[in-house]
Amino acid sequence: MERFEKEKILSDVHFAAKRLLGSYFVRIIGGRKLIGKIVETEIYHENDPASHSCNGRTKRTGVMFGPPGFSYIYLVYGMYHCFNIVCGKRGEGSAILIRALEPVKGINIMKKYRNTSDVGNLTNGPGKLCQALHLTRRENDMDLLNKKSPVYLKFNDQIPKDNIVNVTRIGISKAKDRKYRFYIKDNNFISIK
DNA sequence: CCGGTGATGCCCT
DNA sequence: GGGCATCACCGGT
Repeated sequence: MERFEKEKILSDVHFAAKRLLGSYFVRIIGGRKLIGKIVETEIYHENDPASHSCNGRTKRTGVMFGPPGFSYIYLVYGMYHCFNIVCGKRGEGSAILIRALEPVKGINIMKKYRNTSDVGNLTNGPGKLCQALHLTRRENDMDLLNKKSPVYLKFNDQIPKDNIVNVTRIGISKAKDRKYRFYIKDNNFISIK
């Protein structure tokens, strides 16, 4: 897939949240390759009270207003990180939070980073997957559409609509009623059923 | 199996 | 200074 095609997919955050399900997230670290399949996503955008971008561009959220396909990683609760894929056209503050991955490759390394041997508990949450893939603010603002990046996306075929569940988001206090969360039906690595 | 809670740093008002 | 896009642990059922 050409770069412009990927950018086009990501330029619509509502479409991308569904389209990215089933695609692969690749993390190169220490010469090793860790791979997870995206199984759960959430939409955040500038007309959304729950989004960091809702009050416009700041030092932290500037990345969200940049071109689609870059990483937006921030620290939450003082100790965990959350990984997002910047979406929307340049100048639009939107992103997709990756809430869960299905471990595909490098599982033993993920276990070390997570300090557990339970495969089902490696990447089933936004903070957990950042630990498993060792994603921190050092990996903020990286080009996810470039295979030379230490973090990048590998697009896969679209998941059939019938296999996608659409519900409200998790762990927020504002705009709780918006159905901005998507996950692959019957997948074992969803953060919360 | 649950619901409650503490940890802990930083962003933005 | 208030409030987090979280997680692991603890105690009561």
